[in-house]
Amino acid sequence: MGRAEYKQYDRFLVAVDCIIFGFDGTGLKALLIKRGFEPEIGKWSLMGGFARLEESIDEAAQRILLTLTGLEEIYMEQLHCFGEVARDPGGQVISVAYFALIKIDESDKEKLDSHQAKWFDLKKMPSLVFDHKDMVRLAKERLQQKVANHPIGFELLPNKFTMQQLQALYEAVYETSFDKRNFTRKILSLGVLQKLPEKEKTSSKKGAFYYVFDKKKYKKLESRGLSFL
Amino acid sequence: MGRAEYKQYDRFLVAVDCIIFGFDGTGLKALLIKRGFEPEIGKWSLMGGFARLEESIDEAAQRILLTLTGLEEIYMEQLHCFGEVARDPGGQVISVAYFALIKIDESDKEKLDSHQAKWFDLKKMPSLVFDHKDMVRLAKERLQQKVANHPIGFELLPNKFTMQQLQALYEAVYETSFDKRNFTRKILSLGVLQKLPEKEKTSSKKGAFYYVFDKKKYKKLESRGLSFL
DNA sequence: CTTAATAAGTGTCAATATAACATTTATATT
DNA sequence: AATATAAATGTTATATTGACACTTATTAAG
Repeated sequence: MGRAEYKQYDRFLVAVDCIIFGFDGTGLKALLIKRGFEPEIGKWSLMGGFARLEESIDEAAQRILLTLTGLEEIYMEQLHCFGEVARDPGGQVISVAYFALIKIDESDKEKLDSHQAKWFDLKKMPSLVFDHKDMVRLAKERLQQKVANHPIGFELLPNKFTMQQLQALYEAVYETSFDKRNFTRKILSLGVLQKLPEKEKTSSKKGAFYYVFDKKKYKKLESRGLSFL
Repeated sequence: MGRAEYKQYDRFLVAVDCIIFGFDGTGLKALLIKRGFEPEIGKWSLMGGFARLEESIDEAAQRILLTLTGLEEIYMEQLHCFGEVARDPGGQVISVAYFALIKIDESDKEKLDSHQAKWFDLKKMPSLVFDHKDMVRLAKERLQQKVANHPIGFELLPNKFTMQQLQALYEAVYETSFDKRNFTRKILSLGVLQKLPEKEKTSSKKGAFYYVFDKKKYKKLESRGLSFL
């Protein structure tokens, strides 16, 4: 069969929805918008949009993230394709969900405002349209799995961060607490952090040393498979 | 916007492709078919088909697996949505890939024949249509990740299996070899296998005890998170 | 300048998990 | 009775994990 033969098959609208994670120092956050059109106008929703024939689905996801946040070259990963029949009452729509990790203060405030976007703590999420709650739950699980073996937590932190910020992030992701000494030992033993001579002085009198993630060192060790927990 | 508003957006053909894994005692295998229609007719391909508006994508995947193998209630998991623009020269088609684990001898031989289906060792795969090679590669990676923490390897073995069969399976999945004593100790320590009084006698004079996977025991321990490696 | 307050930084020990390694056992065949 | 075959099993050294508390650097207050 050629192009002609495919004509007989059904065609779907393909939406892309983005679970955008951020970290504010205390809790893991997701960026939600107030849905601006029917159905379910006015309810909280993930940022999404429809894919276009002339772009790949990955490109659609990037476009949608850019539209909301003004950000490009962001860590983003496909999560899952949601394809229940009546998941969107507005039409026969399948949705490919992506999750992104951004630094919360780097997004474009005006763009966020124009979409009535707001950060919500994952533990205090409002009710969401359609199956977006399932998407967020799955994204959180995937994030937990991924963070355990890949150095993506750093995407949520400033380039320079203290050991306590890093620990707070991991504690937020796993909703648990770690022993400070064991955590520091474990993370430093991986050999992918570089300690800066500089200190963060606002949160204590003594000051805490900054660290940066060293991508080159990581690339060398990556094949051996590091465990970040 | 209501149903009318969605009209303005592009619609896609949605294919579903299945990476069907099997294990024959030595190597990890994938089930391929000879593609029976254009484009790329006559080339090796994953089993696939187009999703229909009246079914979910998961249901489409099950339907396609059933069509080829005659099997239902099979372990199957969504892998990834492949959405490059020109991935299928026959039309604008996105594909949602699934991977399934089946017992190689339980599939319907006639159905397999009617699709000119054949099992290929993952290490000796022929060239495949479109992006199916990427799909297989990703499926293999996902299988490796998944098998490490979930008891899905048993889906590829007979209900009763010997410790050596199980070890051979893990060795095939990870393309490595394990020490027999350490492997046995590790697996048994999980406490999810039940040893039968019965022995498999064809491959040795002494005979090897059969084991079965005990789903009930696993369910009790699942929340603690078992490591199968 | 001394003291107090605050968060940062650090080490040990016990328990557990892993990795490396060879011999004995059960059975069928000759 | 001897032999051949694959199955079954245990020990030790090393590495990793988890539990646990005191010292240090600095600023602010008196």
